[in-house]
Amino acid sequence: MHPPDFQQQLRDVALRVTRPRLAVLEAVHAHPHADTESVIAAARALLPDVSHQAVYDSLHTLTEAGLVRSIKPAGSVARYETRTGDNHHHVVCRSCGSIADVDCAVGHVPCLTASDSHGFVIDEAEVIYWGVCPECSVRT
Amino acid sequence: MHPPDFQQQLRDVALRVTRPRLAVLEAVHAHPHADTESVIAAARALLPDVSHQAVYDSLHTLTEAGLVRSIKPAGSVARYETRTGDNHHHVVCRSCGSIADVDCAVGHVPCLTASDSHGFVIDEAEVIYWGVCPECSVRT
DNA sequence: CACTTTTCTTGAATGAGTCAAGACTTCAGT
DNA sequence: ACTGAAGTCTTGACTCATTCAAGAAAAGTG
Repeated sequence: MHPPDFQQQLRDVALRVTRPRLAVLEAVHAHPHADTESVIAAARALLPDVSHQAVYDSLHTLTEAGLVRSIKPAGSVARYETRTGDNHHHVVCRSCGSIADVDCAVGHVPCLTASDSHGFVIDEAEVIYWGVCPECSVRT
Repeated sequence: MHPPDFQQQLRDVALRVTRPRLAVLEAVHAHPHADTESVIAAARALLPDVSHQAVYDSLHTLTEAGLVRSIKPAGSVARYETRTGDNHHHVVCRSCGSIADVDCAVGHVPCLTASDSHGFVIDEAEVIYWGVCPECSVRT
């Protein structure tokens, strides 16, 4: 039983509703910041025989459609989340790689207006904060 | 003939001065935002027989020492630059992948103070602007 | 219900980056 | 300068996330 939301989300962006896509959407929604392997595992919990290829494909399609967002901090594999379009950013732990969401300090869209954009037409600013998470800093 | 600066830079951070490291430093300095393959090629122009392994190793060491900085935009391989410590950011073209430097719009350190850092001790904010470069937007 | 298009499965390939062991430099101290 | 210990480099093999390709299956349309 999939909450109908996901089906609707797919239809809203003119994508076909397929079981792999529903499984991937639900998996990503349930495990924010999960890497691809975890998404595959979570998707298989809902739909045991999905191929990893279908998951990769779904993730790409959903990312293009804007239903999921992928982040790829240096030194980490790709990670996905369903929180999109609200201009939030991420803190990444240098030690264990864990990720947490962060709303921007500045109330409005941060740094979206680069001083000199060299003629680039900018449509998105991606911010990654690097640091050490509470758990890792304890056992220093 | 290497400008002595690079040797001094290495000594300043207590690293041994080796020919591969000098070649890599100079290569990165001469080709900002170059990917690893280009760095290897440029380093070999100065020191024909460096192994790719030595380049990778030097890049890691130099990165840790803070002499070079690596950036890894999603969908791209690792890239390196020697401009460090001045808190500048990057614009990446979604179409051709080219990269340009951008000083932050806000005069001071941007967004370094996340609103709620979840207990993370943050030491760096990395900003990537996504957009389309002038050349790519011309031929739309 | 049959058709067309898009998506999924299977299986193999790609390639940036890593690992390991031995040979070789670098550099502090004699 | 020379020597030795510590740190680096070379060589070559290997990992594993991600991609490619071709046929089979399913989704949506009239």
